[in-house]
Amino acid sequence: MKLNYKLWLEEENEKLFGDGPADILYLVDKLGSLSKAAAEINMSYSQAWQLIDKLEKKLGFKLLEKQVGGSDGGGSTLTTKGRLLMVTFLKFRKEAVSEMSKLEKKYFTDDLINKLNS
Amino acid sequence: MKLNYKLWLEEENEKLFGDGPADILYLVDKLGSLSKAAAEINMSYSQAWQLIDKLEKKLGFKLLEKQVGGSDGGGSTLTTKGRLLMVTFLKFRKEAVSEMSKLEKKYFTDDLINKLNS
DNA sequence: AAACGTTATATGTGGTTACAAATAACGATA
DNA sequence: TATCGTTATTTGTAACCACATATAACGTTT
Repeated sequence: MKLNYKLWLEEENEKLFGDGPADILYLVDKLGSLSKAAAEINMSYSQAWQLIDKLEKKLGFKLLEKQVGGSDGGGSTLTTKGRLLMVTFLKFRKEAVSEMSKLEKKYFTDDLINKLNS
Repeated sequence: MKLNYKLWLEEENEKLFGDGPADILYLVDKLGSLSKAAAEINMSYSQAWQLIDKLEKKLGFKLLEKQVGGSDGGGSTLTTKGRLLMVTFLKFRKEAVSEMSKLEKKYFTDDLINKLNS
């Protein structure tokens, strides 16, 4: 028995930004293209593209600066706002993970698990 | 833009216990029957029953002591383990909500939101 | 035996989501 | 103009939920 959780940002009960987008944006920043980022986590490119596209429309600003064509086919880089959102979310998530871990230890102790399984 | 999250207990990637069950068990404890608890939160009785039934099978122990029939039709009360799990989860959730709120204030500041919307 | 409100159970359905596959469009370079 | 790997877009499908409906079973009280 183990604690798990999901964290995301929303507006008017609509999911806006969470783990998936944060991870993809991080990889785009690192690899320079959305298709490479998608491949890195075994997500189909079309899925990744649609995810970002929907997200940008909901947010009202661009996350990626996209270049189509060119000798290397093109690529994507993060906008200032995209990077800001991604970086902030990752920092927040890191600290949240740490806090949740503490609370898990505090409440779901071995003693409790033993009582439940006895 | 606002933070939201979900917390639950799992075993081998299978959801075990979360908000829904905790809320239902709390209401059963208060009201004395599963059907009343379900009605209280506008959930159909069958859905509530199936939720609890699945959960008990996954957990391997009973959450409710059920009485069928009788002048009042019957009712349900929490088992010791059911109450222990429910109470612990609610206490944990309360503290987690408080911690997440702190982190939200720390990271998703008005300044950040302004930058994103400018 | 009849009534009552509960627990027990099976079945169906609409909506959402995750995901894949396939194709078009693009534009710098050679 | 041909090539290349990228971005852009459409379409379809399988799986999973949440949820409702309907009915049976139960046992104490009257």
